[in-house]
Amino acid sequence: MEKRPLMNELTQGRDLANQLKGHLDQTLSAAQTCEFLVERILSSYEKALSMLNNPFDEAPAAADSYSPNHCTTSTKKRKTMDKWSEQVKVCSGNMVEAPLNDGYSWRKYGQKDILGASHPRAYYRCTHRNVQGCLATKQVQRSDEDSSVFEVSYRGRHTCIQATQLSKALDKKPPKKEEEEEKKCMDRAFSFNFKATYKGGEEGLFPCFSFASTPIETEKLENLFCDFNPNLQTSDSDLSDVINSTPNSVTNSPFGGCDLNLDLDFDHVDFDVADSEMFV
DNA sequence: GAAATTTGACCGAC
DNA sequence: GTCGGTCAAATTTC
Repeated sequence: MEKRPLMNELTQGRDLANQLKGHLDQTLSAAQTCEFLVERILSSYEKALSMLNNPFDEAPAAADSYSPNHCTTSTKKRKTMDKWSEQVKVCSGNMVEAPLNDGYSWRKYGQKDILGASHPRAYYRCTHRNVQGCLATKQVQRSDEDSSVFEVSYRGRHTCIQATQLSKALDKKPPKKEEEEEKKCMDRAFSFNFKATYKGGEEGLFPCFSFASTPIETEKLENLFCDFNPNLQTSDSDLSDVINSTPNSVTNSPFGGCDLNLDLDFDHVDFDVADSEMFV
């Protein structure tokens, strides 16, 4: 795997996150700038993750990390199982139960005890499946070795439109009073910390995200997420799940908290896989 | 009452 | 026949 492109993406993500942090510290009016930066950050990390997951392949375009050939056929008459288009490991860190949101709205549709696994596997599909026909699904399973680690497998590509919702949110200017409320909210939300580390897995490299959080007013924070980042559109319960850490909650991505006091720590990047040339 | 979750049953792949 | 993935009715939550 080529080291340089990966380093570039990770470095760019860090720099953009720092810029975003600066904007957040200044004023809420920089929402559009923040949105742009978040988009860039997401793009960088998606590229980086693609490189990690497909060390021998060319990195796909950021917004196209899924191959169309990998799209799920979720008709009742199941066809041959496609390969997972993406797989990540998410550490819940101090949060005992659930990992964080990945920016999409998921709805749980099943849970199964898996042979040889000490924890059941939860099945999620896109909330917009019925409305927009989005066939994306994901599976969440707690790791056997480390129960604080959730293994999240994505399948299929999101065809639903979630970004437009963010754009709409950006268009509306909140009344002054609400603005102040949101500001207070954000101040509290700043207690979030985000830490990213990498560790080698049995079959490759998986990103591992750790989170630490302090209790906040979840409802307000949910609104805040929706208003400031369309890509972070979540189901009604997502953020509450993150904070309350309910067992079967939808997982949340590092980027879900990324607009809140992002604190990337790449000192922990540690590649030690035979095929990898990277040691940071 | 609507939306989300739970859970047993069903179906296809192996 | 077993296992994993999905469906859908029942239940819970908001």
